[in-house]
Amino acid sequence: MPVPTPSTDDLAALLRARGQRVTSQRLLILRELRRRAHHMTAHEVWEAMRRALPGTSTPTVYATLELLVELGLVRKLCFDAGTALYDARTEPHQHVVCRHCGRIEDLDIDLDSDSILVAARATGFDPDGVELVIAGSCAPCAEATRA
Amino acid sequence: MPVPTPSTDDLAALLRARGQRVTSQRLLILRELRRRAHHMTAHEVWEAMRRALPGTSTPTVYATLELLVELGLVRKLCFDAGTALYDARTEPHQHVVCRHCGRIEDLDIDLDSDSILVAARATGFDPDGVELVIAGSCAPCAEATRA
DNA sequence: ATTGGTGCAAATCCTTTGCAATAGC
DNA sequence: GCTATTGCAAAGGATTTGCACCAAT
Repeated sequence: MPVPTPSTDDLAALLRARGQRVTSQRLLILRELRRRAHHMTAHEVWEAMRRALPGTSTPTVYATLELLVELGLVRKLCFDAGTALYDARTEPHQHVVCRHCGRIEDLDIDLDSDSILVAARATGFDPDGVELVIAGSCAPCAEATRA
Repeated sequence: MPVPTPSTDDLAALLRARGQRVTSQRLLILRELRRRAHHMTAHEVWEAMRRALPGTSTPTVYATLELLVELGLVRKLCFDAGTALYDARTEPHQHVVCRHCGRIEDLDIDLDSDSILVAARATGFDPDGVELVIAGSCAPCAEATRA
């Protein structure tokens, strides 16, 4: 079952606009993030690239992920300190994380982000992103705990 | 200017109730977290203990912080992957984090946690905590960037 | 031809593990 | 005295750095 190859024209355009180079590594990393569902670790991205671009180094993966975040094409998520996750789904959404097994699900709550941003500005900050994480037990883990 | 020593009677009671030992390290770690404002790293906790209990090891600090989280006396926060922060303020509240310098401020938005929890349960999870983080630029960093 | 990106190796940082010694019960 | 906790040393894992080489412009 072939997965369609997502376009990365937007990345190429952004890079050119900033005078940065359009490299195959950069395009491929974003393509892999877009191809899979969300939430890949840097290591998973690196593994996913092996077939198409073997020999890619981890420093390149990390640097590129950081760049994609800066460009607003990818969100960096830090749930359990230790390993960051990268998410190519840029529309506002939230996450539920299982405390026991680490499973993650997306959520689409319609947050009142206006009042949130207003409150943030009251602290003197210039807010540019809202991250909501709900911790709990996924169904299987809740079951296992009850037993 | 002497800071009052916060009580840790609640911790002692919880430990006894669970048949766990009330050690000076455990009491002191919670006391330090309560004495300072919030958001200490494990390393900062370790440093803060040096005077009162020199020779405390980092494994003890980490194990104890994990225990305090489990007991619900401390919140573990993971903003920038790499280093966790521990927060002894347990009432529900949110955080603003500066993307540039890492400065953190508390926020007290009255979130509609009911609708959030309902949405979370729709995924099959049993939610037990809501964490909201707003990223942005603190005033000094916003100023520096503009210049 | 330039110089920004990359790969390699090694370093750094945070956190955890294994095990003998210690202190709370 | 029994055994959970501790301290020590060392390992583990994620991420970053320094530098020589390569490839996009």
